[in-house]
Amino acid sequence: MEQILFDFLSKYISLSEEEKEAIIALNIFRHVKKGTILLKEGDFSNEGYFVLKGCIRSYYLLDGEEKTTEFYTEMDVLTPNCVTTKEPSKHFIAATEEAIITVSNPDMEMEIFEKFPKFETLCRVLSEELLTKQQINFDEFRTSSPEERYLDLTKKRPDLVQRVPQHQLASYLGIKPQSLSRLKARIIQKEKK
Amino acid sequence: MEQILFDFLSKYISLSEEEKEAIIALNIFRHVKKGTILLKEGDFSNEGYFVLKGCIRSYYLLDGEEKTTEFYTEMDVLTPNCVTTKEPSKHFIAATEEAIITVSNPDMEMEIFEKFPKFETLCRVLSEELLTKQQINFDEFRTSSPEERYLDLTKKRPDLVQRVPQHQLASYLGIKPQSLSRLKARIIQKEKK
DNA sequence: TTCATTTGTTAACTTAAGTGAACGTATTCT
DNA sequence: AGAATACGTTCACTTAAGTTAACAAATGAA
Repeated sequence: MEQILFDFLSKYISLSEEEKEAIIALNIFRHVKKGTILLKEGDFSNEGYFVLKGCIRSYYLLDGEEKTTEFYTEMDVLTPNCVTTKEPSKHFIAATEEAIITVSNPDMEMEIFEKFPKFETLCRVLSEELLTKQQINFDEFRTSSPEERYLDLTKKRPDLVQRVPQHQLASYLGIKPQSLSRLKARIIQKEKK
Repeated sequence: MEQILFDFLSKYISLSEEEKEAIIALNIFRHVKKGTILLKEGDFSNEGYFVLKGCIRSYYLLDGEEKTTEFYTEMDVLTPNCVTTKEPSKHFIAATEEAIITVSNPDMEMEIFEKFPKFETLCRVLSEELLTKQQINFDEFRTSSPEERYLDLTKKRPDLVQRVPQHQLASYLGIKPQSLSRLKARIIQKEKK
């Protein structure tokens, strides 16, 4: 379990045994069952997550409707907005599947940063990288139609289209479930020709 | 001019005279005329920008059409995707208005980080904050219609709606210029009732 | 197992965005 | 100044998404 995390971190920095032990000592691994809600609207939380296995979803509840904004799967980092804004959360975070995750908070970060400054460099680089990835994602979303977004998703995250409920996928694509069904039917029609 | 930058930085960290001088010594301020292209598709650049005055726009050229993805105005930070991805740029960056900006690169950052480690903390915090802001923006875009996005923009960045060409604004909202015109006419009709 | 809820799909109808064209009005260029 | 280009809006028409409703299948709970 730790190994998955270390493999991820080693893409950015090399870890000494001492550093690995310091991470393990933090006792951050957690098992969550399908449906577990990690964060509710209104909560003040400062927990950040890293997904080792399974799928975590972030969504808003608007007019009684769930609006899914992101799916976090294997090797994804998730810092809820409220951790940064220090305001009550406006969205929910829940496990769509049984998952293994790590849970951390700014105090733990501080502790580690002081002992091992290179972890701060890691976090800076990681968050710059995340920012860029998200930027690119947003740009693609902005410049394409729902159909293009769906086709794109089947290429980039084919697993997601399979493992996730379709109505959650629809709001992730910015449309209604009925429109997603129709859109899929349309694509199949086109393929037949 | 430097004062604008220092005021911005002082929201995050306090600066000693020594540190201020180190920043000035970097000679990062630049004046750019309206229409100046700072980054072209295909370029390998590692320049990051901070807007002191004016407006900088990021856009893609798809099928001969400009797709605007962001406007950067006073106090906005801009790190082009290619700086992080280390691949040729897929988008353009240009001044929509005459602007005063700062220009920096990773080497300069490294130099400053080594002399003054707290600048790395600043950059980490700043990029975490940017990530969260962008997340919220993206979430709102995903969960709302073009009309809602437009109304939202008139509230959050009323200056932008005034100072920016409408066809650029349209693609920023994810629609065609004709649709933006129609949408605005529709809103005025509703207001009359 | 049965009953209720959730989920996914289809259909008919409404609403809004895309498209292509026209037209007046800036802007820019020479 | 005059020509050319770019810009913003309007219109008619097409296409796709929103809405409401119905229904079947899958899932969960009693």
